[in-house]
Amino acid sequence: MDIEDIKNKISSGGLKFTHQRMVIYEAVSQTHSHPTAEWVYEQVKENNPSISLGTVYKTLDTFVNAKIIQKFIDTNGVMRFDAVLEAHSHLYDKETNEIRDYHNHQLETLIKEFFEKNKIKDFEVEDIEVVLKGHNKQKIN
Amino acid sequence: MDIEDIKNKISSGGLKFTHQRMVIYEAVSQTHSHPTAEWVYEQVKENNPSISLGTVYKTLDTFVNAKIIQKFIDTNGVMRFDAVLEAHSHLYDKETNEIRDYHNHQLETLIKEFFEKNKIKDFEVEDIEVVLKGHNKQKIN
DNA sequence: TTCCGTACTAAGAATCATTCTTACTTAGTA
DNA sequence: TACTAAGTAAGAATGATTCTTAGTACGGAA
Ligand SMILES: [Mn+2]
Ligand SMILES: [Mn+2]
Ligand SMILES: [Zn+2]
Ligand SMILES: [Zn+2]
Repeated sequence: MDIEDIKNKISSGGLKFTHQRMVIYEAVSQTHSHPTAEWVYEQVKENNPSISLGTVYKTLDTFVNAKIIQKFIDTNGVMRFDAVLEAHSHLYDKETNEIRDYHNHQLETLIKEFFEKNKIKDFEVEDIEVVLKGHNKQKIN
Repeated sequence: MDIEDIKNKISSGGLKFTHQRMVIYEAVSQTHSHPTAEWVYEQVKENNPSISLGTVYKTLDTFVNAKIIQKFIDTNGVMRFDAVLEAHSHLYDKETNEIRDYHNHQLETLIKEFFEKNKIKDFEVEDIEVVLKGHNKQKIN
């Protein structure tokens, strides 16, 4: 994803393009680690020492509202951000707190169809999320 | 659930029976609202004005470790407690932040079987949780 | 070009849920 | 009774997030 792509992504959310938004979106989209605001801040600060943590929080929140990234709360209550917008599940490693993606259309379809057939009384489902907790095998090292 | 049942429940976790543990377990088990520590504190304080919030936190944590209640983090990052130990899903109302139970064996089986057939590479699944976000219809004011 | 209004940003204070520390109390045991 | 370990109250400390305030950048009107 080059500068033009990022520029387009930010504009597509109806947002003005600024340097801070550029580098923050870049940081989030370049990793699959579901970063915290703090991580994004540390990352971005290397080349932009004058950026503030508050700006990182505010910008990430702006991105979430504009629906160009998504956020969720991890098992420790910390906010995590994800530039991947398509439906997918997350694998939580109980030991390391790493969060991996798990993308399986068959599972998505299975669950979606289940809830189409089995409507819940008095509740309208908008999002379905499967959270898988366990631990990674075969860690490198 | 009477005093004897609660006493047995606490003992079954290998814990000493105390008045504080009694009233805290009672408060958690009497509601289906997935209470916060603060809620439990307010509840218990009515008849036990000298109890401290720290004790409520510590006792709830003790219960979780003893596996006589469970806890999870809600979409706002706040701890929620649940005396229901059997596998079940939660319905999050995006507007009111209420959390309702959704218990459906068919869904549980469906998902469990899916992951038995479709092992994830390099990851051992220990817990599976389905989180449903949306909103309650027909609220009684 | 200059001026103005609006959106954006930096810095740090404030908030809130949770954890930690410390000293006191209780219950059980020798 | 005296000793010991576990439990509790009170409040300080922590850490992630939000809020406040003042300064900055930028596009459009004059
Ligand atoms: Mn993801
Ligand atoms: Mn529940
Ligand atoms: Zn998919
Ligand atoms: Zn069941």
